Amino acid sequence: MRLVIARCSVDYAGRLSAHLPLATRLLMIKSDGSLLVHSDGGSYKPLNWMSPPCTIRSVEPDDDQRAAGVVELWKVTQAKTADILAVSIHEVLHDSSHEMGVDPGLTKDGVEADLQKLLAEQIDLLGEGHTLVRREYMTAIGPVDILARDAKGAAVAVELKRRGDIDGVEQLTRYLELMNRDPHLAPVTGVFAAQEIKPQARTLAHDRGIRTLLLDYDAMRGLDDSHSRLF
Amino acid sequence: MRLVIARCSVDYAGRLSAHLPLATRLLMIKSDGSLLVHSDGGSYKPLNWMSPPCTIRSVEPDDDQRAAGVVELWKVTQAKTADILAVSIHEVLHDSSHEMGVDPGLTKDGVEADLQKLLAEQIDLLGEGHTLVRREYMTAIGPVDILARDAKGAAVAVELKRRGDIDGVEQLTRYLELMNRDPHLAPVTGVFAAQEIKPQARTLAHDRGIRTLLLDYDAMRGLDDSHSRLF
DNA sequence: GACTAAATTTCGGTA
DNA sequence: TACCGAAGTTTAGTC
Repeated sequence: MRLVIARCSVDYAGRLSAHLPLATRLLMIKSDGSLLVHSDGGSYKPLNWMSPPCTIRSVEPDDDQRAAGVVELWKVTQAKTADILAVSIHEVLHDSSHEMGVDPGLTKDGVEADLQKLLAEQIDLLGEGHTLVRREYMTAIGPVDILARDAKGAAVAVELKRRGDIDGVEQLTRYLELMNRDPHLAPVTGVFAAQEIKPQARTLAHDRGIRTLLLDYDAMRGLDDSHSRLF
Repeated sequence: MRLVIARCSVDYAGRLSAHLPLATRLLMIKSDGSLLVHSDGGSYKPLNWMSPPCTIRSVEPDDDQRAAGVVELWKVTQAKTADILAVSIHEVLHDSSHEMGVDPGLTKDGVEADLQKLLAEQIDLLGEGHTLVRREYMTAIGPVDILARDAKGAAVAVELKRRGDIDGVEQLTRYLELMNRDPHLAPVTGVFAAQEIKPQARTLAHDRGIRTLLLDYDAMRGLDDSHSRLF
């Protein structure tokens, strides 16, 4: 990885056009040739970038550019999409390279899969007397997160989201339409379960006769001991 | 901005839990206190990060951690969400700080708004004799991108996307349902227009009687002269 | 490989 | 300020 701090301006042409006026920024060149332009603020997203696979060429600035103060000109191209990024460097304040090797990568947990596992184990949260049929119940248009039966034995399809918005309700609606055509299952009712449900999604769900269920992840997980002394 | 290259491991606890095993990485500390952990590959997204506003504290590693090779321990906390990130540093390979000032920011064009403007100007692309009623036609559930009338005067609702997938068809379907209940508008037909339309989205649209229209941005924009000699 | 759904999404606009 | 939709989204998983 090569790190360059430089006063530069940046132009991008590809899926859109974008321009960055002259300022001091960090140019990060990864070993796969990709380039990231970061400012000293904002979020994790670079101001501009070029995704791999791409190639960086350093070309000679022409006389006009030199007169404008450009000492170095980088052209970054992406063969596949024909995108191009041009970095006009006016002054290099820092330049260093570092060997870093391949990263072993991130491991994570606590995402939708865990929520699904917890709800399957605590199926009573759907209402008293509910029983689990199975997780990831396959249908022709994809898997329903959880299929259960209520106290009377009627089928209940559950769509799980971390954040519940309209798309999730649409998804569940498609499943319900299909499943209600299956005489072995019908009538199937729907439950839209999420840690957070947007008002519009709640309204749409109720309009369609779908129940909503707000999930408390911490409570479902119980008082967890996994937080080591690192925190 | 402070740049540190270090052999480190990283633990995150917040909306999820995540762990990065020991490896050499770039730690970027921005002046707003935010921290980015980058590897020497992958895309523009960091392996892990903490968004501002947050605070970084350097704490003394305890005896166990010291025995495990930790020479420095950073704890990054976010007051608002109670997220916490812990960086266990085993070896510092580089450490430098740089003054960069505030960035003037990015200017861009060529996004969906431009596409909408172009289609409104070239409304004939919907079919001969079509006329524009208005862009961003408001309904109770949100604005329809473009409302037009066909040669016979019937209303046509257009949903515009850069990449057309199922969600966009669902969105248009909701608008059409609503608008067709309005006696002043009904009957309203739908057009799903995008630079790229996924097969499943196309199928779903046609099943629902919605026309699809593939847009050629370059052709709509005309042969543009904006590509300067930088590229 | 194509497609779908999730994301610690982030970002910008508007009510 | 909250909510909603777009993004040069990226990423992960499934078919």
